[in-house]
Amino acid sequence: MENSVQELIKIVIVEDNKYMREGWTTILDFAPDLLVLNAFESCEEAFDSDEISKANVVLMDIELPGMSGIEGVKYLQKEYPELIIIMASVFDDNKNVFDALCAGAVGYLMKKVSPEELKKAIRDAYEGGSPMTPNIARKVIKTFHQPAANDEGEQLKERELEILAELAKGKSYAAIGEEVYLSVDGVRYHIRNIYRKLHVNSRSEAVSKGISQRLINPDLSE
Amino acid sequence: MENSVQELIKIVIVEDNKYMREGWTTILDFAPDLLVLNAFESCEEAFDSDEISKANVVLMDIELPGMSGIEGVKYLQKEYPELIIIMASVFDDNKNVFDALCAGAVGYLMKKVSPEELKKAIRDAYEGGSPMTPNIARKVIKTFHQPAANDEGEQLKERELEILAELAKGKSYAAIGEEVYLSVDGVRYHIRNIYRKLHVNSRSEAVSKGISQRLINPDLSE
DNA sequence: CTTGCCACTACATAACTATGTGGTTTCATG
DNA sequence: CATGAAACCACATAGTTATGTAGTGGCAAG
Repeated sequence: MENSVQELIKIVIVEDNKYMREGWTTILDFAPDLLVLNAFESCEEAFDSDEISKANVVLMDIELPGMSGIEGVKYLQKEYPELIIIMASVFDDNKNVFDALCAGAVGYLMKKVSPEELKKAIRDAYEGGSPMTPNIARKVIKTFHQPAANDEGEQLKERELEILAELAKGKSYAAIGEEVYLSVDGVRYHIRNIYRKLHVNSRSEAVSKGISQRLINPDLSE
Repeated sequence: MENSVQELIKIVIVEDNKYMREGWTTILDFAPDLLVLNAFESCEEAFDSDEISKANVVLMDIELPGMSGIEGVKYLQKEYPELIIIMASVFDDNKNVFDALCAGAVGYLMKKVSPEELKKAIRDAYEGGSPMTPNIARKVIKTFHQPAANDEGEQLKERELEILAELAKGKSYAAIGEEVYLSVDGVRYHIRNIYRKLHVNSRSEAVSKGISQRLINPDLSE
């Protein structure tokens, strides 16, 4: 896949601040492998343009007049699924970050990135990576970490976690029993304890809490 | 926060391959701001050592004889919550990656990283970032993306999502009916469709899939 | 040794869920 | 207008779950 011929990455910028927009354009256009097709000050303008359908990468501000960056990503994601979108913002609050990522952005940069980092980020995204400024990356990774031991005593035991995982798979008590070598009533015994500890009284609530508290891992394999 | 005085980052390496271990040690020790306290060939040795409690960053292989890297992370995470752990592996399959991250690692590198990237990754992790090789970062980000319109027509509709969310809360059909102004049988009607679209046949499986595919947001309220 | 806790087994029952089949209304389309 | 898809309501029933109550054997602490 190594290509000694320079592959030109075509970029569209959406950013309402004139200086930022022109600064970025200059920085990127200066690189021989990057080409800014056009830079717009709103989603509306960008989406109406001819350039948007020809771009490989869109660098999009989150805070925009009119259609927000988040809305913009959703639209682009639907209309041009191949398009690679990198969000940029001065803010790094969870809402903005996760909304942007959920909407389909593959990267998230703080606006203070250096010119070098900006160029690297665009190449990285184009080549299948997900550029993020370090604190953003950490925020993202943290969503995978289990919260540190709740409130003592009500921690689920190994066996209980095991059974909770089976519950999430939708197995019947009988099937779970076979899986973990217990009688149906043995399974019930543990489930009672699980419900008590999680303060729930139904299977689906238990699964829901179990996943959101990362007691069990959602199935990310498929 | 800029510190002109070099802050020394103390590192422990756990890697069973001798050449890899020595290679990394050499690379890292060569940097003036990095210090490899010690390099071990197994978790057991590392955890018994004096150095482990003094380290800032642990660089850990996933595939290890005896205690695996994943188990190792879990142990370290519990014993030394401040410790920063970066996983390294030749493999980038989802299971390894997400197990490692869920266990508490803040970064994940492919073993083929260049010396420069390795040093950068350790500094990045130490400063609050989450170093990942590009394809890993993309995998992680992809977990946030809604699956692109599966196979057409099998997308859940607004009403179905609404009801799925109620299902996750553990409400009975009757309670859901009151919530969304439907008869119990009306609720059933939608649930059937949800099950069919998600290819499940129980409430908890639906909730489980719904959360892991980000159709509904896990309850983060309490 | 006996007291208490734990993991498990056992049984009973009300409630809820999953699923099939069929009906009504509404609304867009040919 | 006829057709068909959506969205909803209805009823029936087998199967599963939630919960109470109770008993057993193991094991550790007093």
